[in-house]
Amino acid sequence: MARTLADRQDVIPVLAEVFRDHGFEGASLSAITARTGLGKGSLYNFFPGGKAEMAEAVLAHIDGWFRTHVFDPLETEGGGLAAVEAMFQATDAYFRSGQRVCVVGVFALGDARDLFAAQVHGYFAAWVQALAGALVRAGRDPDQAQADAEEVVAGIQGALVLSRALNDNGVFTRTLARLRRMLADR
Amino acid sequence: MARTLADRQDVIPVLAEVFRDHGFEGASLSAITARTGLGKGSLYNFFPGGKAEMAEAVLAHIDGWFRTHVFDPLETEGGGLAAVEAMFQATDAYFRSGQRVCVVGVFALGDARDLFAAQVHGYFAAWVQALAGALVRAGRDPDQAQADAEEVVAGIQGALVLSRALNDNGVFTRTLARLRRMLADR
DNA sequence: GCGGCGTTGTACCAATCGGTAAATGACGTA
DNA sequence: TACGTCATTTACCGATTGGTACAACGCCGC
Repeated sequence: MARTLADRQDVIPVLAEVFRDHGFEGASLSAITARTGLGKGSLYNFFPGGKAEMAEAVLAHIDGWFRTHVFDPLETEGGGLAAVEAMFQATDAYFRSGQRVCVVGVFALGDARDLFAAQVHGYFAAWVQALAGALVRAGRDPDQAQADAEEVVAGIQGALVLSRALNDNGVFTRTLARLRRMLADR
Repeated sequence: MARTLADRQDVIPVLAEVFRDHGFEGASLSAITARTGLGKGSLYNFFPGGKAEMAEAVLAHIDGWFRTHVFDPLETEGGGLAAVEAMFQATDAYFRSGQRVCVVGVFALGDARDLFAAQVHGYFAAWVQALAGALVRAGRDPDQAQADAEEVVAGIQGALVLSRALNDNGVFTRTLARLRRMLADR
């Protein structure tokens, strides 16, 4: 038999796409095997905990990506407004200008919110905190920075919902532009 | 046997809560029978189309509620900024200051988005259009009004996601306050 | 060349899925 | 009081769910 064609690490992004498209409940094992090309045996070899462990790995992977590409840059000493601009670019790229939806957001709204409450909370809390920190380091008022950071993160999530519902990525692009302006004019 | 204890109309709000909590896929018939207290037979008597028809009825019910309590007031000739303020109050009450989540938003992110694309699109499009119309009637620039309306609706959805994820209704309350201010200062 | 190890496909499991059909029984009418 | 109507209950359907067990197989060290 074909041996270790795919590493566990290689499967996670595919799993992420399945969860993104179907949510946690909707991501059936048959859908997962179909998209990954892996049989149940391999899947349960990589993730003995089943679907829950797969979802956890996906969340951890996403968290890691944002940590290295978004949160950490925001928190570096030099960061400041340049890091904020980098965040917007990374975000736009990650969500494919609104065509891709946020897995963590999907989990937050769905019934997976209880199962993965800690990860979901951690992801958004880290994002808001990192952004607020960067704004403070750029000389903004701490309270205002906190409120602005919340507005940006919530705005991105709302834009994802709306652009998905209206099937119009323009909503996402416009929202990102507006949030950029908002932070610049503050 | 007990005869017609519950009307079809009485069941719909309960169904809405089930779909709100579990999403479309996650709302199993057993969960529905448990919450409604109705057997499958009664359910299929009311909704011959099964789960899909139940969800459609829920979406139609929500659409009707927003139409009478939000969209129509926004579109009345007298409307203007008073209707906008009424919208914020109705919205805050409906979503229980962020403790309740938006069924249409949940559907928009989940895999039900294709099944109910028309209703999901219609709901959000109607909301944005009604709000933008009211702003124009209040003397605002049409392009700016459209952008602001989009920002408000997306902001509300994002606030629901974030307050749910962070388990902090403060996010929703603050967002609503900020959006009010934004429209007033424009 | 050989043997062990680890990955893999597959058959299988109970439970549950959404949905159907017919028996059951309470009501309104006469 | 007898009957017909119709909502409700209940048992049941095949399909699919997430998950397990295991045998078959390829790779690697020896």
